[in-house]
Amino acid sequence: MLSGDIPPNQTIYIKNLNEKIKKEELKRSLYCLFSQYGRILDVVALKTPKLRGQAWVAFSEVTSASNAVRQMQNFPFYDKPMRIQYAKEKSDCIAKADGTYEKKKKQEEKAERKRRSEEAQMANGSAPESNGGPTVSFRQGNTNAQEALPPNNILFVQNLPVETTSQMLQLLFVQYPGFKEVRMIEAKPGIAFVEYEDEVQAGMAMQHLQGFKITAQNPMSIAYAKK
DNA sequence: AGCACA
Repeated sequence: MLSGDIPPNQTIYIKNLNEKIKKEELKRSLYCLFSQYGRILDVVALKTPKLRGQAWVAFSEVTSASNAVRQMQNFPFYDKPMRIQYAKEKSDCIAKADGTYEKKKKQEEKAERKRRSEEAQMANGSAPESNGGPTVSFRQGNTNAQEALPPNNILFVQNLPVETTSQMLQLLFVQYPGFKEVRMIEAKPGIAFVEYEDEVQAGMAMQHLQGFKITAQNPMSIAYAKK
């Protein structure tokens, strides 16, 4: 299998990311791109020599991770196809939530102590190293884990009030880069298609407008259109 | 290519 023999994990490991992108932007974009598959608990990206070009996205559900691994495999992101696998280890944010964290930390400390005592025996000094940075968490609208379609530059919008016009929708969707057009069908009130230049831009618009209410009774439901 | 989170 493409993803190797790593067992399913709530967290996905992404590599072949564009290393020129700044860490905070990268995390933000990954969050936007992947939140269509479910609730994201954390996005981790480091720019250390060993870890640049890679990231971890932790979902609240394994099924979200599975959909993401399948559907976003090789997705062109900042001009490079993403390579996605399940993470090898459980994310700390998940271990903390399920109570496994303390135990894990103890094991690591034990290993660390052992390593240090071995180093001491060899009588060499090593400089402490620091890395990483602050973790930013985002909060945004939806928690849609509905059956996810693969990315498409065209969005399918449902649950609109019947009196919605394409001009009204255009006002909303044109705010997001790459907007091309809104199409509505006379015979089918309440739905619309919105086209963007590419899938990433469509995904961003979907993320931001998901659940937007034109009237109180009509939170819009946005998905990628079927191909 | 590369699996971390302090």
